[in-house]
Amino acid sequence: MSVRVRFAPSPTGSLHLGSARTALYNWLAARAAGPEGTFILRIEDTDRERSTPEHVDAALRIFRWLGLDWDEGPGVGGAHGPYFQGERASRYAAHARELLEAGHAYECYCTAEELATRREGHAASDRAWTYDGRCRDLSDAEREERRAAGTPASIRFRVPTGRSVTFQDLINGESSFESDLLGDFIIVRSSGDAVYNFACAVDDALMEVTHVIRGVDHLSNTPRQVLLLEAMGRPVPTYAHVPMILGPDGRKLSKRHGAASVEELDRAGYLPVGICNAVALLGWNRDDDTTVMSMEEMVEAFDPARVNKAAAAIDYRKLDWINGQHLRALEPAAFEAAWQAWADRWLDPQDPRNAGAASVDAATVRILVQEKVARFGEVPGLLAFLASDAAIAPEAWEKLDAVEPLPRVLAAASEVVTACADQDRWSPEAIEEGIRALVGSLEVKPRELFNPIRLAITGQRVSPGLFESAWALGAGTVRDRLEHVRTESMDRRGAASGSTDR
RNA sequence: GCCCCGUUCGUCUAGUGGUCCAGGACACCGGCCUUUCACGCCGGCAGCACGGGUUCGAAUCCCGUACGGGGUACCA
Repeated sequence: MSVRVRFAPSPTGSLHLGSARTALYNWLAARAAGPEGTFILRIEDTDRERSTPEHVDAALRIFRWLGLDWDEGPGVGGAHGPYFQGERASRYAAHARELLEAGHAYECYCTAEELATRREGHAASDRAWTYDGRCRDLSDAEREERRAAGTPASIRFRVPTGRSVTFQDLINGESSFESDLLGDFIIVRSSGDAVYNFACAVDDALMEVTHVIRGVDHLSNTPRQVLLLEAMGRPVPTYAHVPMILGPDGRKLSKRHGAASVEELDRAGYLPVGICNAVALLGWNRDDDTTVMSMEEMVEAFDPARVNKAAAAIDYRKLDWINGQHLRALEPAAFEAAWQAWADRWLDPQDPRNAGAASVDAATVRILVQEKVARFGEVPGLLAFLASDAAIAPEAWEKLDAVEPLPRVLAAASEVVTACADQDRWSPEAIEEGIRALVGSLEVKPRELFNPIRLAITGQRVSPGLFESAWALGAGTVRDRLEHVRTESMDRRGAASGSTDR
């Protein structure tokens, strides 16, 4: 079955997580239909202020980055273009004219001010205010008179009275609304611009959209659009109104909650597939025990009819976990490429906090952190010790001071390092072999050996594995740090015992 | 106000009248592994919003209440 879906963002510069999920669901629905599926990207750039070319570019870039490629739309064209609403004005005008001629719409001469006054005068008691129909049944002579007076007219849709408008919604089931509650609504402003509901109906009709997957905030627009489609003699698509995404506190998701947009998650170092996976699970699941899925697996399993009705609160900790799973599953080359791409965009090498991470290549980063982090944003902190001027953290000193055999452990480690380097065996494995042998020869407990060495060379309470860290640092630096801590610790011990004498 | 929608562990969810004294995942707690952290493994805590029905039987069906949300524009 042919599936034509569309996502219609207004390019405001950032993609909200809720929108990202809606876009993803559309994309999944299209891809699930195989060659019969078409994902259309339509840009709602009617807001001249915000719809700058830069914002449009940014929007397209974020879709590409997420992996949501489109079959029709900006840059790829298609048989139903143009795909910018700003370029479709003539189509809206033509359809408005047809509706006017067929009697499905009429000119309205009420001004915005008049309408506001009448609305205020309406008793707020029972029914919601709807257009009072003042211009609905004007005679030709009366219309002529108004026109002569020069009042710019808007165009209203003549909503049929006394019927219920019913449509199919995959998520909410069959939905229906009373047409009498709608009121004749405006489809073309007195300025001549099409109003959203009308533009949307025309576009969906002309683009032959079969399934409209969008946020629930559009649910109450649907009866209007259905009525318009019917009046235009066009088929009514199947709808799927997806629920909202809430912040961790259960309130509407906003910047206040941290990352509310895809850009922010990118900056924080999440993978596209991690974001898609996590966001897809907010309201949908494959079965009762699948959490981590690739894009392909999601395509295979996605079913809009299985999307929940209830809004879901995002849990960033679960996002972290899911992303970590994807990160760990990456092949070496893929991990390195993803890291490099992220670092190129977000890692400012001038920032001293990034000095460690910026000093090594992608392969080294991979060896050091792939098993440890949930997202790339954690890497600079974890690799800070690689900076040439990295210092020992106070907490690290506290632990070092507590290690009784510290001097001989460090001295022995230093010898191992020298030996490895001299024999041209500078690898994590060789270092590990040499250090482990010390447990026996020094007759110390493993934790009395490994931990102090790790603390001495990284200076961090939390760090990558000891052997990999040493390897990445290089023999010279490791020896220097070992020696530095050894002498320093003796001074500290001397000072400490001196003070107890007093 | 009016229209519409929602409500299962802290969070995401499975569940469509008996197989549910409600299953999984994240988080949390405990243990194991262990060079820190993380990973991994094992175990634990914790939930059907409330009140009425219907039924031999209800998380599942109906009604109501509470709470939350969306809409109610010459916004999108």
